[in-house]
Amino acid sequence: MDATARRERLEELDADLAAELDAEPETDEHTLPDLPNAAEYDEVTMRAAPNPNGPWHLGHARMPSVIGTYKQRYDGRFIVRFDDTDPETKRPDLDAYDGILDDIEYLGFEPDEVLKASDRLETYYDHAFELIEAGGAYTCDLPGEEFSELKNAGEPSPNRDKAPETVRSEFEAMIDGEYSAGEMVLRVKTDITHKNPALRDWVAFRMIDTPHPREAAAEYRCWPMLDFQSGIDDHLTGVTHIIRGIDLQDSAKRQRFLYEYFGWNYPEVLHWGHVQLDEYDVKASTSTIKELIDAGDLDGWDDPRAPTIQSVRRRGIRGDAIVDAMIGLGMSTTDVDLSMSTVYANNRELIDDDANRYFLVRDGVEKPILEGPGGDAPTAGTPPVHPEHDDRGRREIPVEDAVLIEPDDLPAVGDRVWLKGYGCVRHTDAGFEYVGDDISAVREEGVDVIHWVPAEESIAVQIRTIDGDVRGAAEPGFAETAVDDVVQFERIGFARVDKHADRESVAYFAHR
RNA sequence: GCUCCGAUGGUGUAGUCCGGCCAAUCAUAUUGCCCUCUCACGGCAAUGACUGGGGUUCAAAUCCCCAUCGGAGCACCA
Repeated sequence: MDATARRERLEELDADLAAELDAEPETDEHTLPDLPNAAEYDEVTMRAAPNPNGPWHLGHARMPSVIGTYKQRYDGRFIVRFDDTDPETKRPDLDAYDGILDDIEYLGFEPDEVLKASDRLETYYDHAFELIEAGGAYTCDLPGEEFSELKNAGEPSPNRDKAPETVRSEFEAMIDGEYSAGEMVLRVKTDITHKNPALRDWVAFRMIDTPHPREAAAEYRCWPMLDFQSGIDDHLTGVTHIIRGIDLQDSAKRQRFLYEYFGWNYPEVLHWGHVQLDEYDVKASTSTIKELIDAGDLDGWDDPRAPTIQSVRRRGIRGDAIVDAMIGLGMSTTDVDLSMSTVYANNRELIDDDANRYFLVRDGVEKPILEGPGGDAPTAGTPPVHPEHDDRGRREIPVEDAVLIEPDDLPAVGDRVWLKGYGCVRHTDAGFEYVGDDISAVREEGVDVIHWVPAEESIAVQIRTIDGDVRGAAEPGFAETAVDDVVQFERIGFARVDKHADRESVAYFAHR
Protein backbone atom coordinates (compact mmCIF):
# COMPACT_ATOMS: atom_id res chain seq x y z
CA MET A 1 0.00 0.00 0.00
CA ASP A 2 1.52 3.34 -0.90
CA ALA A 3 1.17 6.59 0.97
CA THR A 4 -1.83 7.83 -0.92
CA ALA A 5 -3.67 4.57 -0.52
CA ARG A 6 -2.90 4.44 3.18
CA ARG A 7 -4.11 7.95 3.54
CA GLU A 8 -7.38 7.18 1.81
CA ARG A 9 -7.85 4.17 3.99
CA LEU A 10 -7.27 6.33 7.06
CA GLU A 11 -9.91 8.79 5.98
CA GLU A 12 -12.38 5.96 5.68
CA LEU A 13 -11.52 4.68 9.13
CA ASP A 14 -11.10 7.89 11.03
CA ALA A 15 -11.83 11.09 9.22
CA ASP A 16 -11.30 13.17 12.33
CA LEU A 17 -7.77 11.96 12.81
CA ALA A 18 -6.96 12.63 9.19
CA ALA A 19 -8.26 16.16 9.54
CA GLU A 20 -6.23 16.65 12.67
CA LEU A 21 -3.07 15.62 10.87
CA ASP A 22 -3.78 18.18 8.20
CA ALA A 23 -4.16 20.89 10.77
CA GLU A 24 -0.89 20.31 12.64
CA PRO A 25 1.57 23.07 11.93
CA GLU A 26 5.21 22.35 11.23
CA THR A 27 7.69 24.37 13.13
CA ASP A 28 10.75 22.49 14.30
CA GLU A 29 14.14 24.04 14.08
CA HIS A 30 16.95 21.58 14.30
CA THR A 31 18.57 22.38 17.57
CA LEU A 32 19.19 20.61 20.81
CA PRO A 33 16.22 18.82 22.34
CA ASP A 34 14.43 20.52 25.19
CA LEU A 35 15.79 19.85 28.64
CA PRO A 36 13.56 17.51 30.64
CA ASN A 37 11.16 19.24 33.03
CA ALA A 38 12.88 22.57 32.59
CA ALA A 39 9.74 24.45 33.53
CA GLU A 40 9.70 22.89 36.97
CA TYR A 41 12.81 24.71 38.08
CA ASP A 42 13.16 28.37 38.94
CA GLU A 43 16.52 28.58 37.29
CA VAL A 44 17.94 25.90 35.06
CA THR A 45 21.42 25.31 36.43
CA MET A 46 24.12 23.24 34.81
CA ARG A 47 27.74 22.64 35.45
CA ALA A 48 30.80 21.65 33.51
CA ALA A 49 33.01 19.63 35.81
CA PRO A 50 36.39 19.28 34.15
CA ASN A 51 39.37 17.64 35.72
CA PRO A 52 42.13 20.21 35.21
CA ASN A 53 44.73 17.55 34.53
CA GLY A 54 45.72 19.15 31.26
CA PRO A 55 44.61 21.47 28.48
CA TRP A 56 41.42 20.63 26.67
CA HIS A 57 41.17 18.62 23.52
CA LEU A 58 38.48 19.26 20.96
CA GLY A 59 36.05 16.78 22.48
CA HIS A 60 35.98 18.83 25.66
CA ALA A 61 34.39 21.68 23.73
CA ARG A 62 31.13 19.81 23.69
CA MET A 63 30.26 20.44 27.33
CA PRO A 64 30.55 24.24 27.34
CA SER A 65 28.98 24.40 23.88
CA VAL A 66 25.90 22.54 24.97
CA ILE A 67 25.61 24.06 28.43
CA GLY A 68 26.21 27.53 27.07
CA THR A 69 23.54 27.01 24.46
CA TYR A 70 21.03 25.75 27.00
CA LYS A 71 21.91 28.61 29.30
CA GLN A 72 20.95 31.02 26.56
CA ARG A 73 17.76 29.17 25.78
CA TYR A 74 16.54 28.94 29.37
CA ASP A 75 18.24 32.02 30.76
CA GLY A 76 19.97 29.60 33.06
CA ARG A 77 23.09 29.34 35.08
CA PHE A 78 26.44 27.88 34.02
CA ILE A 79 28.85 26.74 36.70
CA VAL A 80 32.38 25.56 36.06
CA ARG A 81 33.52 23.28 38.81
CA PHE A 82 37.00 21.85 38.69
CA ASP A 83 36.77 18.30 39.95
CA ASP A 84 40.37 18.15 41.06
CA THR A 85 40.11 15.56 43.80
CA ASP A 86 42.83 13.21 42.64
CA PRO A 87 46.25 14.68 43.37
CA GLU A 88 47.96 11.52 42.16
CA THR A 89 46.56 9.50 39.24
CA LYS A 90 44.93 12.43 37.51
CA ARG A 91 47.10 15.05 39.03
CA PRO A 92 45.93 18.57 38.31
CA ASP A 93 48.07 20.76 36.09
CA LEU A 94 48.18 24.18 37.70
CA ASP A 95 48.13 25.92 34.32
CA ALA A 96 45.10 24.02 33.16
CA TYR A 97 42.64 25.85 35.44
CA ASP A 98 43.08 29.14 33.64
CA GLY A 99 43.70 27.44 30.33
CA ILE A 100 40.31 25.78 30.45
CA LEU A 101 38.64 29.04 31.39
CA ASP A 102 40.37 30.66 28.41
CA ASP A 103 39.11 27.95 26.12
CA ILE A 104 35.56 28.45 27.35
CA GLU A 105 35.86 32.14 26.67
CA TYR A 106 37.21 31.45 23.20
CA LEU A 107 34.16 29.32 22.54
CA GLY A 108 32.10 32.33 23.43
CA PHE A 109 30.76 31.56 26.88
CA GLU A 110 31.18 33.02 30.30
CA PRO A 111 30.57 30.92 33.39
CA ASP A 112 28.42 32.42 36.11
CA GLU A 113 30.49 30.80 38.79
CA VAL A 114 33.82 29.00 39.03
CA LEU A 115 34.54 26.54 41.82
CA LYS A 116 37.32 24.20 42.74
CA ALA A 117 36.50 20.98 44.54
CA SER A 118 39.87 21.13 46.25
CA ASP A 119 38.65 24.24 48.09
CA ARG A 120 35.68 22.39 49.47
CA LEU A 121 37.07 19.45 51.40
CA GLU A 122 35.60 20.61 54.71
CA THR A 123 32.16 20.62 53.16
CA TYR A 124 32.61 17.05 51.97
CA TYR A 125 33.84 16.00 55.42
CA ASP A 126 30.81 17.61 57.06
CA HIS A 127 28.48 15.67 54.84
CA ALA A 128 30.41 12.49 55.41
CA PHE A 129 29.91 12.86 59.16
CA GLU A 130 26.25 13.42 58.61
CA LEU A 131 26.09 10.31 56.51
CA ILE A 132 27.92 8.35 59.19
CA GLU A 133 25.42 9.53 61.81
CA ALA A 134 22.64 8.30 59.61
CA GLY A 135 24.28 4.90 59.43
CA GLY A 136 24.96 5.34 55.76
CA ALA A 137 28.70 4.81 55.67
CA TYR A 138 31.43 2.74 57.24
CA THR A 139 35.18 2.76 57.39
CA CYS A 140 36.71 -0.28 55.77
CA ASP A 141 40.28 -1.50 55.89
CA LEU A 142 39.83 -4.39 53.53
CA PRO A 143 42.29 -4.37 50.62
CA GLY A 144 40.53 -3.52 47.38
CA GLU A 145 40.87 -7.00 45.96
CA GLU A 146 39.40 -8.69 48.98
CA PHE A 147 36.45 -6.39 49.04
CA SER A 148 35.94 -6.90 45.35
CA GLU A 149 35.69 -10.66 45.83
CA LEU A 150 33.17 -10.32 48.62
CA LYS A 151 31.23 -7.77 46.66
CA ASN A 152 31.03 -9.93 43.58
CA ALA A 153 29.71 -12.73 45.72
CA GLY A 154 27.18 -10.38 47.32
CA GLU A 155 28.88 -10.78 50.70
CA PRO A 156 29.25 -7.80 53.05
CA SER A 157 32.55 -6.49 54.32
CA PRO A 158 33.10 -7.46 57.97
CA ASN A 159 33.36 -3.73 58.67
CA ARG A 160 29.87 -3.05 57.44
CA ASP A 161 28.16 -3.13 60.82
CA LYS A 162 30.62 -1.12 62.86
CA ALA A 163 29.08 1.23 65.40
CA PRO A 164 28.72 4.81 64.13
CA GLU A 165 31.02 5.98 66.92
CA THR A 166 33.81 3.73 65.68
CA VAL A 167 33.24 4.81 62.13
CA ARG A 168 33.27 8.42 63.19
CA SER A 169 36.55 8.18 65.04
CA GLU A 170 38.20 6.19 62.26
CA PHE A 171 37.03 8.69 59.68
CA GLU A 172 38.43 11.47 61.87
CA ALA A 173 41.71 9.62 61.84
CA MET A 174 41.53 9.45 58.06
CA ILE A 175 41.06 13.21 57.91
CA ASP A 176 43.96 13.65 60.31
CA GLY A 177 46.13 11.67 57.95
CA GLU A 178 46.75 8.82 60.36
CA TYR A 179 46.49 6.24 57.60
CA SER A 180 48.48 5.84 54.44
CA ALA A 181 47.12 5.26 50.97
CA GLY A 182 45.31 1.94 50.77
CA GLU A 183 44.92 1.39 54.49
CA MET A 184 41.44 2.72 55.03
CA VAL A 185 38.47 3.96 53.02
CA LEU A 186 35.01 5.20 53.81
CA ARG A 187 32.31 3.27 51.99
CA VAL A 188 28.72 4.23 51.38
CA LYS A 189 26.33 1.56 52.54
CA THR A 190 24.09 0.82 49.55
CA ASP A 191 22.83 -2.69 48.93
CA ILE A 192 25.48 -5.37 48.94
CA THR A 193 23.23 -7.70 47.00
CA HIS A 194 22.13 -5.15 44.45
CA LYS A 195 21.84 -6.90 41.11
CA ASN A 196 24.17 -4.38 39.53
CA PRO A 197 27.57 -5.04 41.10
CA ALA A 198 28.70 -1.56 40.13
CA LEU A 199 26.45 -0.06 42.78
CA ARG A 200 27.42 -2.15 45.80
CA ASP A 201 28.97 -0.24 48.72
CA TRP A 202 31.10 2.13 46.74
CA VAL A 203 34.07 4.10 48.08
CA ALA A 204 33.38 7.68 49.13
CA PHE A 205 36.77 8.67 50.58
CA ARG A 206 40.28 7.26 50.29
CA MET A 207 43.75 8.20 51.47
CA ILE A 208 46.27 9.77 49.09
CA ASP A 209 49.86 10.31 50.20
CA THR A 210 50.80 12.70 47.40
CA PRO A 211 50.09 16.33 48.31
CA HIS A 212 47.73 18.25 46.05
CA PRO A 213 49.60 20.63 43.73
CA ARG A 214 47.48 23.56 44.84
CA GLU A 215 49.01 25.07 47.92
CA ALA A 216 45.61 25.71 49.45
CA ALA A 217 44.86 21.99 49.38
CA ALA A 218 48.32 20.56 49.90
CA GLU A 219 47.74 19.43 53.49
CA TYR A 220 44.78 17.18 52.81
CA ARG A 221 45.31 13.43 52.64
CA CYS A 222 41.74 12.16 52.81
CA TRP A 223 40.10 12.78 49.43
CA PRO A 224 36.54 12.17 48.25
CA MET A 225 35.85 10.11 45.16
CA LEU A 226 34.01 11.65 42.23
CA ASP A 227 30.63 10.14 43.03
CA PHE A 228 30.61 11.54 46.54
CA GLN A 229 32.12 14.93 45.80
CA SER A 230 30.14 15.54 42.67
CA GLY A 231 26.92 14.32 44.22
CA ILE A 232 27.25 16.66 47.18
CA ASP A 233 28.30 19.62 45.07
CA ASP A 234 25.56 19.23 42.51
CA HIS A 235 22.98 19.50 45.23
CA LEU A 236 24.68 22.28 47.16
CA THR A 237 25.20 24.45 44.09
CA GLY A 238 21.64 24.01 42.90
CA VAL A 239 22.37 22.03 39.77
CA THR A 240 19.09 21.10 38.12
CA HIS A 241 20.39 19.35 35.02
CA ILE A 242 23.45 17.17 34.86
CA ILE A 243 24.93 16.42 31.47
CA ARG A 244 27.67 13.83 31.35
CA GLY A 245 29.23 11.04 29.37
CA ILE A 246 28.03 7.47 29.19
CA ASP A 247 31.08 6.42 31.18
CA LEU A 248 29.24 7.95 34.13
CA GLN A 249 25.99 6.16 33.43
CA ASP A 250 26.07 4.46 36.80
CA SER A 251 27.02 7.58 38.73
CA ALA A 252 23.46 8.77 39.09
CA LYS A 253 22.46 5.36 40.37
CA ARG A 254 25.25 5.40 42.93
CA GLN A 255 24.57 8.94 44.00
CA ARG A 256 20.89 8.31 44.47
CA PHE A 257 21.77 6.30 47.56
CA LEU A 258 23.43 9.42 48.92
CA TYR A 259 20.51 11.66 48.02
CA GLU A 260 18.22 9.17 49.68
CA TYR A 261 20.12 9.45 52.97
CA PHE A 262 20.09 13.23 52.81
CA GLY A 263 16.51 13.49 51.64
CA TRP A 264 17.45 15.38 48.51
CA ASN A 265 15.94 15.21 45.04
CA TYR A 266 18.25 14.05 42.34
CA PRO A 267 18.70 16.43 39.39
CA GLU A 268 17.67 15.54 35.85
CA VAL A 269 20.41 13.63 34.06
CA LEU A 270 21.35 13.36 30.41
CA HIS A 271 24.11 11.19 29.03
CA TRP A 272 25.93 11.34 25.76
CA GLY A 273 28.37 9.12 23.96
CA HIS A 274 31.99 9.69 23.15
CA VAL A 275 33.09 11.99 20.37
CA GLN A 276 35.72 10.87 17.93
CA LEU A 277 37.35 13.15 15.42
CA ASP A 278 38.28 12.29 11.89
CA GLU A 279 41.11 14.04 10.08
CA TYR A 280 43.62 13.76 12.92
CA ASP A 281 46.34 11.16 13.30
CA VAL A 282 46.54 11.88 17.00
CA LYS A 283 43.91 10.52 19.34
CA ALA A 284 41.95 13.13 21.25
CA SER A 285 43.08 12.15 24.70
CA THR A 286 44.83 14.32 27.23
CA SER A 287 47.30 11.62 28.15
CA THR A 288 48.13 10.65 24.56
CA ILE A 289 48.77 14.23 23.54
CA LYS A 290 50.84 14.82 26.65
CA GLU A 291 53.01 11.80 25.87
CA LEU A 292 53.60 12.96 22.32
CA ILE A 293 54.58 16.40 23.52
CA ASP A 294 56.92 14.97 26.13
CA ALA A 295 58.48 12.74 23.48
CA GLY A 296 59.01 15.74 21.23
CA ASP A 297 56.67 14.44 18.53
CA LEU A 298 54.44 17.46 18.95
CA ASP A 299 55.65 21.01 19.60
CA GLY A 300 53.08 21.69 22.26
CA TRP A 301 49.39 21.76 22.95
CA ASP A 302 48.85 24.20 20.11
CA ASP A 303 50.73 22.18 17.52
CA PRO A 304 48.48 22.10 14.44
CA ARG A 305 48.68 18.30 14.46
CA ALA A 306 47.25 18.16 17.99
CA PRO A 307 43.48 17.82 18.24
CA THR A 308 43.25 20.50 20.90
CA ILE A 309 41.28 23.67 21.33
CA GLN A 310 44.46 25.73 21.48
CA SER A 311 45.53 24.27 18.19
CA VAL A 312 42.40 25.03 16.18
CA ARG A 313 42.34 28.45 17.73
CA ARG A 314 45.84 29.10 16.47
CA ARG A 315 44.78 27.93 13.03
CA GLY A 316 42.23 30.71 12.85
CA ILE A 317 39.14 28.65 13.51
CA ARG A 318 36.48 30.60 15.35
CA GLY A 319 34.94 29.28 18.52
CA ASP A 320 31.50 29.55 16.98
CA ALA A 321 32.44 27.13 14.24
CA ILE A 322 33.20 24.54 16.88
CA VAL A 323 30.17 25.30 19.00
CA ASP A 324 27.83 24.93 16.04
CA ALA A 325 29.40 21.64 15.09
CA MET A 326 29.03 20.40 18.67
CA ILE A 327 25.41 21.45 18.83
CA GLY A 328 24.86 19.58 15.60
CA LEU A 329 25.94 16.38 17.28
CA GLY A 330 22.84 16.54 19.41
CA MET A 331 22.47 14.66 22.65
CA SER A 332 22.42 11.02 21.62
CA THR A 333 23.90 8.39 23.89
CA THR A 334 25.65 6.70 21.00
CA ASP A 335 29.26 7.35 20.19
CA VAL A 336 29.58 9.88 17.42
CA ASP A 337 32.19 10.88 14.87
CA LEU A 338 32.63 14.58 14.48
CA SER A 339 33.82 15.30 11.03
CA MET A 340 36.18 18.21 10.93
CA SER A 341 34.75 19.16 7.55
CA THR A 342 31.66 20.30 9.42
CA VAL A 343 33.78 22.59 11.56
CA TYR A 344 35.60 23.81 8.48
CA ALA A 345 32.39 24.47 6.59
CA ASN A 346 31.10 26.49 9.54
CA ASN A 347 34.33 28.40 9.80
CA ARG A 348 34.59 29.14 6.10
CA GLU A 349 31.26 30.84 6.32
CA LEU A 350 32.49 32.96 9.22
CA ILE A 351 35.83 34.04 7.80
CA ASP A 352 35.46 34.15 4.02
CA ASP A 353 34.20 37.68 3.97
CA ASP A 354 37.03 39.05 6.08
CA ALA A 355 39.88 37.02 4.66
CA ASN A 356 41.89 38.98 2.15
CA ARG A 357 43.44 37.08 -0.71
CA TYR A 358 47.12 36.43 -1.28
CA PHE A 359 49.15 34.26 -3.57
CA LEU A 360 51.43 31.65 -2.16
CA VAL A 361 53.42 29.16 -4.18
CA ARG A 362 54.69 25.88 -2.83
CA ASP A 363 57.63 24.10 -4.43
CA GLY A 364 57.96 26.99 -6.84
CA VAL A 365 59.12 26.39 -10.39
CA GLU A 366 60.85 29.50 -11.69
CA LYS A 367 60.09 30.78 -15.17
CA PRO A 368 61.44 33.95 -16.71
CA ILE A 369 58.92 36.39 -18.16
CA LEU A 370 59.72 37.28 -21.74
CA GLU A 371 58.42 39.88 -24.07
CA GLY A 372 56.21 38.24 -26.63
CA PRO A 373 53.84 38.88 -29.48
CA GLY A 374 51.30 40.37 -27.11
CA GLY A 375 53.31 43.51 -26.64
CA ASP A 376 55.22 44.77 -23.63
CA ALA A 377 54.90 42.55 -20.60
CA PRO A 378 53.50 44.53 -17.63
CA THR A 379 55.77 45.12 -14.70
CA ALA A 380 53.19 44.12 -12.11
CA GLY A 381 50.05 42.09 -11.56
CA THR A 382 47.03 43.60 -9.85
CA PRO A 383 44.56 40.98 -8.61
CA PRO A 384 41.75 42.13 -6.30
CA VAL A 385 42.21 42.01 -2.54
CA HIS A 386 38.85 40.30 -2.23
CA PRO A 387 36.65 39.25 -5.14
CA GLU A 388 33.51 40.53 -3.47
CA HIS A 389 34.86 43.75 -2.03
CA ASP A 390 36.04 46.15 -4.69
CA ASP A 391 36.44 48.82 -2.04
CA ARG A 392 39.42 46.96 -0.62
CA GLY A 393 41.26 47.70 -3.83
CA ARG A 394 43.81 45.65 -5.67
CA ARG A 395 47.14 44.18 -4.72
CA GLU A 396 50.18 45.34 -6.60
CA ILE A 397 52.52 42.45 -7.21
CA PRO A 398 55.74 43.44 -8.95
CA VAL A 399 57.15 41.20 -11.62
CA GLU A 400 60.84 41.59 -12.17
CA ASP A 401 62.27 39.05 -14.52
CA ALA A 402 60.71 35.84 -13.43
CA VAL A 403 57.81 34.23 -11.54
CA LEU A 404 57.32 31.15 -9.44
CA ILE A 405 54.39 28.83 -9.99
CA GLU A 406 53.41 25.47 -8.56
CA PRO A 407 54.72 22.46 -10.52
CA ASP A 408 51.22 21.07 -11.09
CA ASP A 409 50.17 24.30 -12.76
CA LEU A 410 52.95 24.29 -15.32
CA PRO A 411 51.39 23.91 -18.77
CA ALA A 412 52.97 21.79 -21.48
CA VAL A 413 55.47 23.58 -23.64
CA GLY A 414 53.52 25.47 -26.26
CA ASP A 415 50.42 25.87 -24.08
CA ARG A 416 49.19 29.03 -22.43
CA VAL A 417 48.29 29.76 -18.84
CA TRP A 418 46.76 32.88 -17.28
CA LEU A 419 48.67 34.36 -14.38
CA LYS A 420 45.86 35.73 -12.32
CA GLY A 421 45.80 39.51 -12.18
CA TYR A 422 48.66 39.72 -14.63
CA GLY A 423 47.88 38.28 -18.02
CA CYS A 424 48.28 35.42 -20.36
CA VAL A 425 51.65 33.77 -21.05
CA ARG A 426 52.79 30.94 -23.29
CA HIS A 427 55.17 28.31 -22.00
CA THR A 428 58.12 28.12 -24.38
CA ASP A 429 61.54 26.53 -24.08
CA ALA A 430 62.87 29.90 -23.00
CA GLY A 431 60.24 30.65 -20.34
CA PHE A 432 56.86 32.40 -20.19
CA GLU A 433 56.27 34.57 -23.22
CA TYR A 434 53.71 37.30 -22.61
CA VAL A 435 50.80 36.98 -25.02
CA GLY A 436 48.44 39.69 -23.81
CA ASP A 437 45.59 40.54 -21.50
CA ASP A 438 42.62 39.52 -23.58
CA ILE A 439 40.41 37.75 -21.05
CA SER A 440 38.59 35.89 -23.79
CA ALA A 441 41.50 33.46 -23.68
CA VAL A 442 40.11 32.37 -20.31
CA ARG A 443 36.42 32.79 -20.98
CA GLU A 444 36.25 31.33 -24.42
CA GLU A 445 39.37 29.31 -24.95
CA GLY A 446 39.59 27.61 -21.59
CA VAL A 447 43.03 28.79 -20.54
CA ASP A 448 43.64 27.90 -16.87
CA VAL A 449 43.97 30.68 -14.34
CA ILE A 450 46.70 30.10 -11.80
CA HIS A 451 48.36 31.90 -8.91
CA TRP A 452 51.98 32.96 -8.94
CA VAL A 453 54.55 35.05 -7.07
CA PRO A 454 57.56 37.01 -8.24
CA ALA A 455 60.76 34.98 -8.11
CA GLU A 456 62.74 37.68 -6.38
CA GLU A 457 60.80 39.68 -3.85
CA SER A 458 58.45 37.13 -2.41
CA ILE A 459 58.24 36.27 1.29
CA ALA A 460 59.32 32.90 2.63
CA VAL A 461 56.47 31.36 4.59
CA GLN A 462 56.33 28.29 6.72
CA ILE A 463 52.85 26.87 6.68
CA ARG A 464 52.01 24.63 9.57
CA THR A 465 49.30 22.13 8.77
CA ILE A 466 47.56 19.22 10.39
CA ASP A 467 49.72 16.94 8.22
CA GLY A 468 53.02 18.64 8.90
CA ASP A 469 54.85 21.71 7.75
CA VAL A 470 55.08 23.02 4.21
CA ARG A 471 57.18 25.85 2.87
CA GLY A 472 56.19 28.36 0.30
CA ALA A 473 56.71 31.83 -1.11
CA ALA A 474 54.06 34.48 -0.69
CA GLU A 475 53.61 37.67 -2.66
CA PRO A 476 55.42 40.68 -1.14
CA GLY A 477 52.25 42.27 0.21
CA PHE A 478 51.84 39.38 2.61
CA ALA A 479 54.45 41.06 4.79
CA GLU A 480 51.90 43.73 5.60
CA THR A 481 49.38 41.41 7.15
CA ALA A 482 49.11 41.50 10.91
CA VAL A 483 49.59 38.60 13.23
CA ASP A 484 46.17 36.98 13.85
CA ASP A 485 44.85 38.02 10.44
CA VAL A 486 43.13 35.20 8.66
CA VAL A 487 43.89 35.21 4.96
CA GLN A 488 43.09 33.06 2.01
CA PHE A 489 45.95 31.81 -0.09
CA GLU A 490 44.16 31.60 -3.39
CA ARG A 491 43.57 28.07 -4.64
CA ILE A 492 45.19 26.70 -1.48
CA GLY A 493 43.09 27.62 1.50
CA PHE A 494 42.64 29.73 4.59
CA ALA A 495 45.35 30.32 7.12
CA ARG A 496 46.04 32.45 10.17
CA VAL A 497 49.11 34.67 10.19
CA ASP A 498 51.10 33.59 13.19
CA LYS A 499 54.40 35.41 12.95
CA HIS A 500 56.46 37.69 10.75
CA ALA A 501 60.22 37.55 11.00
CA ASP A 502 63.11 38.69 8.86
CA ARG A 503 63.87 35.36 7.39
CA GLU A 504 60.53 33.71 7.30
CA SER A 505 56.90 34.25 8.18
CA VAL A 506 54.76 31.56 9.78
CA ALA A 507 51.13 30.82 8.99
CA TYR A 508 48.87 28.16 10.46
CA PHE A 509 46.73 26.44 7.88
CA ALA A 510 43.04 26.28 8.73
CA HIS A 511 41.31 24.49 5.88
CA ARG A 512 40.52 24.91 2.20
C1' G B 1 30.64 -13.54 34.38
C1' C B 2 27.01 -9.66 36.37
C1' U B 3 24.50 -4.94 35.15
C1' C B 4 23.04 -0.95 32.05
C1' C B 5 22.53 1.64 27.31
C1' G B 6 22.21 2.12 22.15
C1' A B 7 21.50 1.03 16.46
C1' U B 8 18.25 6.22 10.39
C1' G B 9 22.85 7.60 3.96
C1' G B 10 30.34 8.44 4.09
C1' U B 11 29.45 11.75 8.67
C1' G B 12 26.01 14.21 12.00
C1' U B 13 20.93 14.85 12.66
C1' A B 14 15.07 15.24 12.43
C1' G B 15 11.13 11.87 12.91
C1' U B 16 10.45 7.14 17.60
C1' C B 17 7.58 8.97 23.75
C1' C B 18 1.49 9.76 21.62
C1' G B 19 1.85 4.17 14.77
C1' G B 20 -1.01 7.21 9.61
C1' C B 21 0.72 14.10 6.33
C1' C B 22 7.71 9.42 5.97
C1' A B 23 8.44 6.30 -1.39
C1' A B 24 11.96 9.63 5.55
C1' U B 25 14.19 16.20 7.27
C1' C B 26 18.21 19.39 7.33
C1' A B 27 23.43 20.04 7.25
C1' U B 28 27.98 18.22 5.74
C1' A B 29 30.50 15.13 2.13
C1' U B 30 31.15 13.48 -2.90
C1' U B 31 30.04 14.23 -8.17
C1' G B 32 28.21 17.16 -12.25
C1' C B 33 26.49 21.85 -14.25
C1' C B 34 26.12 27.39 -13.82
C1' C B 35 28.75 31.82 -12.06
C1' U B 36 33.84 33.39 -11.76
C1' C B 37 40.65 36.20 -13.93
C1' U B 38 40.82 31.08 -7.17
C1' C B 39 39.78 24.73 -6.79
C1' A B 40 36.88 30.41 -2.23
C1' C B 41 31.83 32.45 -2.06
C1' G B 42 27.05 31.91 -4.41
C1' G B 43 23.19 29.09 -7.45
C1' C B 44 21.19 24.38 -9.46
C1' A B 45 21.12 19.13 -9.72
C1' A B 46 22.52 14.15 -8.63
C1' U B 47 24.30 10.31 -5.18
C1' G B 48 23.07 8.04 -0.63
C1' A B 49 19.81 5.42 5.20
C1' C B 50 15.29 3.22 8.73
C1' U B 51 20.87 -3.55 11.36
C1' G B 52 18.17 -8.46 10.47
C1' G B 53 13.98 -11.71 11.48
C1' G B 54 9.34 -12.52 13.55
C1' G B 55 4.78 -10.44 15.87
C1' U B 56 0.61 -6.74 16.76
C1' U B 57 -2.27 -3.52 13.32
C1' C B 58 -6.44 -1.49 8.17
C1' A B 59 -1.43 0.94 8.68
C1' A B 60 5.29 0.09 11.70
C1' A B 61 11.44 4.02 11.15
C1' U B 62 7.89 4.48 15.25
C1' C B 63 4.85 -0.58 19.58
C1' C B 64 6.38 -5.96 21.30
C1' C B 65 9.81 -10.27 21.04
C1' C B 66 14.27 -12.56 19.37
C1' A B 67 18.91 -12.23 17.00
C1' U B 68 23.15 -9.52 15.44
C1' C B 69 26.40 -5.59 16.10
C1' G B 70 28.27 -1.63 19.04
C1' G B 71 29.17 1.17 23.64
C1' A B 72 29.55 1.70 29.04
C1' G B 73 30.09 0.24 34.30
C1' C B 74 31.45 -3.65 37.93
C1' A B 75 38.67 1.34 40.47
C1' C B 76 41.15 3.40 46.91
C1' C B 77 40.55 7.62 38.06
C1' A B 78 37.60 11.57 36.57
